[in-house]
Amino acid sequence: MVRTRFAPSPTGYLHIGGVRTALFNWLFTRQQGGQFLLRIDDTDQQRNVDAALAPILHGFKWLGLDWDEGPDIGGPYGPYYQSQRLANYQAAARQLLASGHAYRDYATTEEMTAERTAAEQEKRPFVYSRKWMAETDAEARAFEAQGRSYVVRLKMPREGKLVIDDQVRGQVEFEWALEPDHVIQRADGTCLYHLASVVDDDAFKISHVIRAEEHLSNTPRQIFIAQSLGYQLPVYAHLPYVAEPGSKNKLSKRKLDKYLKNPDFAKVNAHGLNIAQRIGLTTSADTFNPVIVDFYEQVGYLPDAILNYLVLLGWSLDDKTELFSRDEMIQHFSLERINKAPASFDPKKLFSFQERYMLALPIKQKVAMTLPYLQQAGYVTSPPPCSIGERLRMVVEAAADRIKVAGDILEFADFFMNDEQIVYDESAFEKRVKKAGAVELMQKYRAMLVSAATFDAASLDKRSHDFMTAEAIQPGDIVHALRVALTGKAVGLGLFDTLAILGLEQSLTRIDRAVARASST
RNA sequence: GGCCCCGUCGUCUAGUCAGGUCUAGGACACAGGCCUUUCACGCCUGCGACACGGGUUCAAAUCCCGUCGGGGUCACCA
Repeated sequence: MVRTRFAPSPTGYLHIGGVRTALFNWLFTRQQGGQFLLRIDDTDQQRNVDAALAPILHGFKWLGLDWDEGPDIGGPYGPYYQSQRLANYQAAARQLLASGHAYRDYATTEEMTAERTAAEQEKRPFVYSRKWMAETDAEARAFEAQGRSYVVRLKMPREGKLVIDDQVRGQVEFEWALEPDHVIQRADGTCLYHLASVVDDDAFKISHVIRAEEHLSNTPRQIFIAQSLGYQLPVYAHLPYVAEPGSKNKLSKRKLDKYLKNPDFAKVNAHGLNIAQRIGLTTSADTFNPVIVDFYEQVGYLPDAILNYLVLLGWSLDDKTELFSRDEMIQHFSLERINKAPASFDPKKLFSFQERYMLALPIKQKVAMTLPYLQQAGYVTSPPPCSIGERLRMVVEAAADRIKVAGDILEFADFFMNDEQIVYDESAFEKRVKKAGAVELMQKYRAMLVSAATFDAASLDKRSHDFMTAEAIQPGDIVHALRVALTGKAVGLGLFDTLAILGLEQSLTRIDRAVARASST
C-alpha cells in the first residue's frame, strides 16, 4: 500500500513551492491507489497553530488536493499534529539510548562551538571529540555533579558509507564519518524534527517520502535513526526545488522585493493587486503575492490551471503534451520522469495556462465566478436583482477571452453602473468625442438608433454599416467616439455588443450625456 | 570552506540510460506582420540553447576525464 505525506508547518500561508511538492505526492498516491495524508509539523510552534494552519488547509481544499488522513478529519494513526506526539519521540529516544545508537551529551553550547570553530580554523571536517559523552550512568552522574545537563545525541557511525537509492536522483553516496552527532532531544525533554519525522513516518506507515531536495543531505541521519530503531525504510524521492523567476535560487517568500524587479512577476502581481483594490481587499505583500496560493484564489484563477502549470514544473510526459486534466495527470504521472534540475517559477506561463482554462470554461460557470467580484466592488447589491444575471451573462459572453481571471469582470464594470457614474478617460474623450464632427455624427447615429426595430448586436451591426455607407464615413470615424460615450473608455467590447447589452434607453442616455459634456467643456 | 546535487533557447521542457533519423523539436515570453470598429483572441514569420576543454568513435547534446558555473546543506529550526 502506497502511503505518502505532506508535512506543512503552520506558517499562515500556502507557498507555491510547497503546493508543487504536495501535488507530486498526491498525484503519485492517487495513481497508485494509495493514501495521502497531512501531518502538521508544529514541534517548534508555540502560538496559535489553528489560525496559522487554516489558510493552508483552505488552500489545499480550494485546489482540490484532498487528504485521506490528517487534521480536521483524523484517521487511524492520529493525532496528526507533531506537538501531540511527543511521548512517541521520547520513547524512541530512550530506545536509541538503550541500544547504544544515541548517548547523553553533557557538553555546553560553548564547548561545542569551541570544537567546531577549532575544526574550521584547522580546515578539517568537524568531528565531535565526544569528551562529554556519557554512556553509563556512572559517567552521567559525574557530569551531573558538575552541574551539567544533557541533550541526547545520535552516535553516528565513523566509518563506511551510505548509498541512498533515490527515485529521482539515482544512487547518492555519503561518508558516515562526515555526519555529525545530531541532537535529537533537548535538555527539557522536547524532541527535534529529524527524530520526530522518522518516528512519525514509521508510525504512519509512510511508504514513499517525496519531498524537496533540501532534505537530501538530511537523509543519512534519518536513515540512521530509522535503521537503529529497526524500521523498514521508505522509498525516497527528492524533488528539485522551485527556483525564483529567472534565476536558480530557491524560491522564497521573503524576497518579494527582488522578484518584483522581474517584469513578468511584477505584471502578474500588479494585475492581482488592481483587482484586490477594487474589491476592497486589504492586502499586505506578506500574504498577497504570486508566491502564495491565496493570491490566485482571491483574484479569480482556476485551480485546474494552477495544477496544470505546477505539474509541468519539474515533470513532463513527453515533448508536446501540455494540457492535462486532473484525471490525465493522475493517469500519466510518474516519479521516473521527474527532472533533476531546479525549475524557475514563471508567473507569466502560469497565467497563460489560466487563459487557456478560462477560455474553455462554460459561460454559466464564468458568470457564477465573476458575480462575487461585482458584488464586492459594490456594483451589485446582494442578493442581486434577477435582471443582473442576464446582463452579466451578456457581458461575459461578449467579453469572451478578455476575462482572463474572474476579477477581470471589473474591467467591464461600466455596464453595471448608473449612467451618470461613468467616468470618462479624459484623453480618449478629447481625442474621440471632441473631435471635429464627432458630436454631429453621434447625434445622427442616435436618431438612427431610435428608429431601430430590433436591438441585438447582429442587426445593429447591419444598420450601422448602412448608416456609415449613407454618411460616406469609415467605421473608425464614429465607432471610437461612441465607445467612449457609452463606456467612458477607449478600449472595450465590440461596439455593437456594447449597444445591445446597454439596450436602447441606456445607450441614448449615455450618448446624450457625452454630447452634452463635449459641448460644455 | 566541507559534503551533496545540478548544468539544452530569457523561462518550462523533449532528446541523454540503449551514440547516427538533432543543420536540436514543442510551449511561454519577446519582436514583426496579417485579421480587425478599439482591445483581446486567432493566424503567419522571426529571434533564440546542447556551460567550456580534452578524449573515445566512422559518428557525441548523448559515453569517459577535467575545468568552470549555479544551487542545496552543514543548528539544542522545520
